[in-house]
Amino acid sequence: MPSSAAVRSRSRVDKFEDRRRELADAALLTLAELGYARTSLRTIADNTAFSHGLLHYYFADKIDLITYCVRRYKDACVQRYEGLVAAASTPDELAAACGDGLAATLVDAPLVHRLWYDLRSQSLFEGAFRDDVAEIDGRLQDMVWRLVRAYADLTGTEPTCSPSAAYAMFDGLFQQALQRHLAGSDTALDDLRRNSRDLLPRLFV
Amino acid sequence: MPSSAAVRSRSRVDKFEDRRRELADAALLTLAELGYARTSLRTIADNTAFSHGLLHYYFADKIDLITYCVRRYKDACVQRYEGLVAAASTPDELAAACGDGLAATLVDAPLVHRLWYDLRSQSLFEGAFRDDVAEIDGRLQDMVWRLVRAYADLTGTEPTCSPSAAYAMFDGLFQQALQRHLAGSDTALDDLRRNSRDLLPRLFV
DNA sequence: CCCGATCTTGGACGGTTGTCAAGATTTTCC
DNA sequence: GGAAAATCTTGACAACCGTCCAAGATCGGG
Repeated sequence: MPSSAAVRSRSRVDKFEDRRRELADAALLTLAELGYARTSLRTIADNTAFSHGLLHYYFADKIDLITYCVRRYKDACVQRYEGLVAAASTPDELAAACGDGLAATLVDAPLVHRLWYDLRSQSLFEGAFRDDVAEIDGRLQDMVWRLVRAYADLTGTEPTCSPSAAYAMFDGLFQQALQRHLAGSDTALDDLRRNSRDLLPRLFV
Repeated sequence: MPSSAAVRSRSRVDKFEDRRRELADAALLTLAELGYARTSLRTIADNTAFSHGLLHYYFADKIDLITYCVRRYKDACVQRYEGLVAAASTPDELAAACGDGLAATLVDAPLVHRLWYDLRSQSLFEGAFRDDVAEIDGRLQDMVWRLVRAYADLTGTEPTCSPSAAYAMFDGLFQQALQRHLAGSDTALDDLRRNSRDLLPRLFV
């Protein structure tokens, strides 16, 4: 670990953080490919140009590494979702953009979303992931609620369900679509588009 | 394994199947407690009166055992859900019974439901679970759709969404409620009741 | 150019895993 | 009651895991 006593040059810690990110990105790829249960540190290292011992130089232990991965995924994920609500001037446009956005998000990185649901399940058993998972869940819920609020503003009505309920239903649709998409269904994406578009107005009756 | 060539007495194969079930039930308990990722055959055997070697006498391998567990869980699960739709004569009664039934199901065996979501996530990585998971998913979807159909008959209207979409949204609500319930939230059950009751009529607009 | 700090390697460690087979024990049947 | 078939235990196996560490490679500032 770089000396924490006196950090002279800025480039040192930057290099350290850069390599941390580089290793975490490689780890994320492997995790998305194999899932949490059967991903080992050695397998992760095999997908990099480095040896397995190095992982313990940049990360305290396996949980520290995976937690760092999840945090990075969170940022990328929320960032990916950004701009979904932006360019819609009518309720119907917004509802359509909602379905299109979710479908595009799914097809963009299905393996990473698969990992997300895997880790969220793991967090129900392993307390170490719970906080990070809860934080990401909160961000996703906020994102969904911003969409609902935008629809409310465009229609001049008020939603008749809670933010968590709205998130739960959209998440259910997304999760099922992901499952079917990965299983080879060619109607999964269209169904997700349509079901999401239809769900939005339903939240106001 | 008992001789498959000539099965003379019926009690022989019955005994074999009985012990299989007994071991599988113990395995289900351990799996529900620890989750798929950190449950080993030795840990399962420790929760029985037998040694770890016996598991390979009754099951070909670990996947065979877990698959058998999941199949048994499926039967118990669908059976638990039965009678939900039965005693309701008005739409509002049915909607209330829907919410109450889901909440009762959740509080009845939260750990088993946690395992279900764990295994469903695993099936996205391990192809060996895929068929069984898909079959259970299908049964649950049918169950939800029977509920929707019953509501349709009581109201004289027709649902405006597909069976899979209805299942996905109810499942999303249930999964989130389970997550919050296990995290110690004391409003999770009431929220599930209300959100489920409210969702049912929404499927008809 | 050289010395110390930093980075990286590769092997070793104790522990756990799934699987298997040989032997001990129990049950069944004539 | 004794042989045969079944049930069950025990110990071993190779492979893998996360972790750690000593030693080598690399780098940067004097």
